[in-house]
Amino acid sequence: MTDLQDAPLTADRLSELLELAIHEHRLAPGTKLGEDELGEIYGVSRTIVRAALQSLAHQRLVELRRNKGAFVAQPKVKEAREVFEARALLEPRTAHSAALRITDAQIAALQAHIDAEHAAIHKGDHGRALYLSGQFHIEIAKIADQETIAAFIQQLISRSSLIIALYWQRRSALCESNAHHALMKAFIARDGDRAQELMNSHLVDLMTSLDLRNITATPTTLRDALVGS
Amino acid sequence: MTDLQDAPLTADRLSELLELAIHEHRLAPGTKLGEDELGEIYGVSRTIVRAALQSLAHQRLVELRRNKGAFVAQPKVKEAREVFEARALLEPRTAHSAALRITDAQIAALQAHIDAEHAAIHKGDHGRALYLSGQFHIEIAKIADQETIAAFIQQLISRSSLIIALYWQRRSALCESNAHHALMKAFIARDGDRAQELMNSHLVDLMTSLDLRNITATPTTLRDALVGS
DNA sequence: GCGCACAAAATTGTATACAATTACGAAAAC
DNA sequence: GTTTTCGTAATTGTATACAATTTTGTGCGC
Repeated sequence: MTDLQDAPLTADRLSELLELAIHEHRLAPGTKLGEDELGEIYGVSRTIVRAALQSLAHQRLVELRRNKGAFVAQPKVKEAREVFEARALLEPRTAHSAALRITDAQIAALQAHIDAEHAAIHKGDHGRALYLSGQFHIEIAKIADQETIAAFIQQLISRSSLIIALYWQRRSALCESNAHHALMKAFIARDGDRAQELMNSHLVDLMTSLDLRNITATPTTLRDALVGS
Repeated sequence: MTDLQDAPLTADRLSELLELAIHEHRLAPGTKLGEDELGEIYGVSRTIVRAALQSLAHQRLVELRRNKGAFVAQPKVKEAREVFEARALLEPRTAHSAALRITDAQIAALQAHIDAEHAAIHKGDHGRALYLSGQFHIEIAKIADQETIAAFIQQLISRSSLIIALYWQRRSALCESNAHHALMKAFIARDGDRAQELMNSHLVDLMTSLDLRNITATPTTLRDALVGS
């Protein structure tokens, strides 16, 4: 059973699909993204594929090497540090704002989000869980009603996903859901200061759980990764 | 005397040229950027033009309306506030870092930059002066050795230029060079705290010098704006 | 004169054709 | 056996052709 809604796939939609695949660790850092190959897989021309790849390159998820092609980015250690330093600058204050502005409906939605995270972890779908845990941060930025900052955070989250793919060391399954749960409680209490502090330590925890020394890249084959997205 | 180096103009280079034109207020917010027209002006095909416009759209300097074309962005009041709030989150801490890391050579370069600003103001070239005053902030981010944050700041500076074009009220010529000079002194003293505080008040000053109520857009004609860039 | 309908022109969206560059592999030289 | 060279294949870069959509302008009816 294929897609019922077989609309002709725009460049934006394609870049979303690829971003999701990267975010869920189905596409490993360093994987070559050939234009013809992607075009065949998704049934679009290279024009569309190139636009999508350019878009991803702007988000630093893809590296374009002239006359060589597009590759899933492999952030260096320095870049990894920079990404988390930028997050440390943006997210705690944003969480503070969000805690003061959050509505009951948004609390419910956020709780549902956490539940979905737990469900994914329980099902063993680590890729999905990782994606959802990233989306949690983006939701907070949206609740803070800061679209500009939210866009930055979204990019940083995606890049963090690449960084995790490269530098993650712990194999613990429970990941970081406890931190999200603690944040929820601060939101429910509308405690801005506490939310800010929790977000800050959450980010520190995340970064210290990385091994920012060596790189271990293992490129993927496209079709294996993108089947059924 | 035309260009000696008549290399065939890449999409990246074209987007830089357009960004500069926007930054120097030669291209007003709302101006339509027709693909054929730009292609003729710069002697490239629409393929290149489209790639450049997409790039600018990612930086929020251009708005792409489907089947309508590309237009120089017209940030709403809310977006204007958001841009300055994001800058307030990023730039003071970055200035702090920069003050602690800056080398003598970088101090000299920064001072030369300020001199160039003054020269532009003195010549009455307000567009150039505005561009240089923006670059000053970007240089600081680079001195802080934070490429990721520098990229965000660069985008925010460009968008600020659009915001200034739309909402600037004062007609004072001396602009803000004093603030930059004060920052320089803090850098020379390697006083991180003072640099951070100065940057913060500088941004507050900038924002309060805007009239974030009404919009006054006056689109430009392309050829008038882009001749001799 | 005003408004609507429809046709023509212009503009953007997409696919494809061709050029330029790179990657690969076989054969020759050492 | 290893390395170099060169020709072919594959891939990316760019321009152009065609389709879809919007805009513009004309003429008709009222």
